[in-house]
Amino acid sequence: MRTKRALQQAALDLFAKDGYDTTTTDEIAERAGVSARTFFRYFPTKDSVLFVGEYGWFQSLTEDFLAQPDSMSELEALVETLVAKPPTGRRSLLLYAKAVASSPTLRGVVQDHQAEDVETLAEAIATRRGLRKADEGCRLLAAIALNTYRRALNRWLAGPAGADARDVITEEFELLQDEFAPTRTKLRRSR
Amino acid sequence: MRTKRALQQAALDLFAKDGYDTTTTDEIAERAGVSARTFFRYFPTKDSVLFVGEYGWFQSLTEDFLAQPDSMSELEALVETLVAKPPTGRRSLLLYAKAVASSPTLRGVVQDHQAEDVETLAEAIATRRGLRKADEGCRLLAAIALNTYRRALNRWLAGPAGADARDVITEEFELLQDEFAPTRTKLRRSR
DNA sequence: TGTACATCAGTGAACGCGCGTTCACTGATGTAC
DNA sequence: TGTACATCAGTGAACGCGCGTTCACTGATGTAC
Repeated sequence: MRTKRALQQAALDLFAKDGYDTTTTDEIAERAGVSARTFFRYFPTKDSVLFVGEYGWFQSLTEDFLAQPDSMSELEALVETLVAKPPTGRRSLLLYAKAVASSPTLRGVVQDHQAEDVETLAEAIATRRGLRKADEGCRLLAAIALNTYRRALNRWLAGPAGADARDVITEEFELLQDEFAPTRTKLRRSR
Repeated sequence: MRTKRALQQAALDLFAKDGYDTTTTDEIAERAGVSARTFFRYFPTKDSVLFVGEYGWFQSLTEDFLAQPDSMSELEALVETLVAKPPTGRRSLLLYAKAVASSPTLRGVVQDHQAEDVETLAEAIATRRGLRKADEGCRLLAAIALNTYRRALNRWLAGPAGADARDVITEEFELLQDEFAPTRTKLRRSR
């Protein structure tokens, strides 16, 4: 277990510093102080070393979302939920962001995880609406909400170290409303 | 040039049939009727064989968008533009979608292209608003619009062969408005 | 019409590199009796 | 306290595979004079 953590930390550092593609599994093992062979004892693939322990987090988030009072609008409830559990470990998140930024392969994997999250959140929204299954509307809202949240996270990470993540999240969702609320018109196209 | 096309077509067929990761460049060359070495004469990397000639398309789209009358709302103008140039070549698009679906690496590359498109569209929106540079609002709207368009495309490809892409696009954007227009509330959080 | 030269698409063979696998091993720690 | 056995983290060496590169070549086509 200590070895596993050492490998993960070494990988995160090297990916952020040198880029994912140019870092070899040998280098990761060397930095972690174990033999090259040992890397594959703990991780089946090179990229899996980055994605561990992310799965529980989003699940608990949707539970919190469903616990929000019905008096709130959906977006309000979402923002409350996200703001109640602001991201922690800015330093690690920055390394992670740098690592992901360095490789299309990683971005692909991240996107896959996000697609799962969209589906999870869409189901939660469906439940809150009293639907049995998520419909296209739920999925669209979920996709946009997560997209907005991701944008907020990126802005927070790119901004000054002292900024409050909760403020950035709230701002980004207000921006979302500002962009859409005033443009109410019929789109029905002429034939 | 004929060889290049043959390689592209062979790659598309094989990727869709067997998956990107399990298809080798040797197999592509063999199917195209040329030697293995010739593949890398035309394409610097395996994945580049899929992404050729996509760049002009989106540029011309933003020009069309800017040509829409000012009397239209932004979303109306967007939908008009997208509907005016509906996607063609359903068969190829289906193969392409299957290929992309088969590999996280490809999804990463596709996402990178989409990120560029978001920036391009954001600039166009900024121009239409009389801004010099795209601000966060422009980018957010662009990201959501392209996300919605991509969703519409996927639904169209997944649906029956006879469906009109323009109808699906219009529907998806109407759904977008329905989801957001009614939820106008203040999100400002209590401290 | 013939000769010399340039250009260019495609080939063959060999190689470097890094991921991931396979097989057989060591050496430390615990556990049964 | 001593002996035998099991378990388990980590190692070493060798290998297969596929991407992508390098070098030197062939053979067809065009072009200058």
